[in-house]
Amino acid sequence: MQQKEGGYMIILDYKDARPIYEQIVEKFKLLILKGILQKDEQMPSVRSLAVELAINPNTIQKAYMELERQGYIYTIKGRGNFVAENENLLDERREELKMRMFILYKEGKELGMTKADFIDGLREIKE
Amino acid sequence: MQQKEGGYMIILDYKDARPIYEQIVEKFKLLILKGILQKDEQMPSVRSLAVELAINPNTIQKAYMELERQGYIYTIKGRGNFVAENENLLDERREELKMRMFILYKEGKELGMTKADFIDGLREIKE
Amino acid sequence: MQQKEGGYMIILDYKDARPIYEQIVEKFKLLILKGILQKDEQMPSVRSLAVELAINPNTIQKAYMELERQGYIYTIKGRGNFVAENENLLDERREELKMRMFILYKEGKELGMTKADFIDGLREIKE
Amino acid sequence: MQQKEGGYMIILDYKDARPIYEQIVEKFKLLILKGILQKDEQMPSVRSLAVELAINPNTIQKAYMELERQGYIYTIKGRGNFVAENENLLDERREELKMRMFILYKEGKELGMTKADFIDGLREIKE
DNA sequence: GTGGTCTAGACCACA
DNA sequence: GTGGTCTAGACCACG
Repeated sequence: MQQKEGGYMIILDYKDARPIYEQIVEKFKLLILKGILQKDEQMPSVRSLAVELAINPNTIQKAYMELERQGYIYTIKGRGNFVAENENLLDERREELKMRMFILYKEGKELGMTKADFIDGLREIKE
Repeated sequence: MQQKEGGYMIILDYKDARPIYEQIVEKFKLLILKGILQKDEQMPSVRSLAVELAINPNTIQKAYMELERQGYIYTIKGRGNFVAENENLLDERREELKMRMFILYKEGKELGMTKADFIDGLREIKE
Repeated sequence: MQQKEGGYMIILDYKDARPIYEQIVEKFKLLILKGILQKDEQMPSVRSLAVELAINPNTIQKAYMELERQGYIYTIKGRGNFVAENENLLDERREELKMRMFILYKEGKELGMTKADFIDGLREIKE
Repeated sequence: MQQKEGGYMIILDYKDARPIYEQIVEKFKLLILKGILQKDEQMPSVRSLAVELAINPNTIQKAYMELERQGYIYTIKGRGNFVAENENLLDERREELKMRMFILYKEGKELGMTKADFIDGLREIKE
């Protein structure tokens, strides 16, 4: 498949303040959670992705290490990196989002905003 | 007031990953928005605050610069730093919060969450 | 016996961090020590096992080399690999286990644990 | 204190198969758990330790990152690394040791060893 | 001064 | 071919 061989799914934003490896981690997490990368599918090799993104292999290495640590991929030495099970991960991620919204809400409360203000804000979103 | 001169309102959390100057900025922004520090009131001097928090004066300097840049305080050379008007700031801040909630919502939508999920999440908050 | 020729006794766990050849060594050591593979019985050929496990023959070769080095099998050129005597091996293995327990105990002692703690830990095991 | 300034507490074993950064992590974990390094005490700086051990700063960096990830230290950018609270860590570590002994026991059971064999083995330890 | 990120290039074990 | 570790050296943000 062209789409999975050629110049594909990861795009770096050098204006972004976050480190490159973190952007890569984030992008792959989404690809996995959305099911675009499926269970046991092979990740691009460290070296090939490094060439493709025109960055150092160490940077990819670091990103993959982080992804493995967070349970998104697993590594087989000499073979490559592969997508892990993602059942629980999706739920965890949703919980995390709710938690972040809670923090946002607390911030707002300090500034005199109410629950209703937030709910209205959400309702106003059209798209 | 003693309370505003002596050992007061800013508490640093060194375990926090954010840089110290950023924590200071954040704390002062809240104090100003909540009206605890009022318009034209003098900010603690760079030196005194540095001593009080036992940190480098450069760090305070950087925090004040940032506060000035964001319009929370104004500087009079040779006199000190003073709290600026905060009417518009509060509204801006609320808008910013709504924007951040919108971003959160977009993230959630990518993971299959709906507006209702978020609204439910908000409603569930007791405190 | 079919069971010893066809799809049999070795199952690989790719999620396991250990290299594949090491897993194979470990599995065969157990099969031999438990007497499931008996003295002078022929081991599956390198090629057939490689096909069966769908891995590189080099990996099987490496595993067999290691098994021979540790005295679990012997090789006859042009004929194949065969299970070695296992009398002493079982005792050696038990000694090795005791040694590893001793190391574990030393680690624990450094952290303030006593012999009694370990013995209690063992006693608590139900199954 | 000489002991804490000069050539001190970490000794590398180049014959050890484990990577250097892992040895460093292990050594510091012990120093912290044993209370030799106390809460909020400053760790040697990345660069100074690199010089002292005659290895690359990146290697120390990696070790410290791992220690932080496991909760043994915390980092303040621009200031240094500091020893974290270690209350829970000690208990966790003891639990981990018991778990490892349980695994050892299961291995032994497969080879016909009994609980009694292990307990006897422990009792025989003199030192 | 401190830690954090990144590059370029090397060597090793594993398959 | 794969990933994992390490070195040497650079640049940045923070204090």
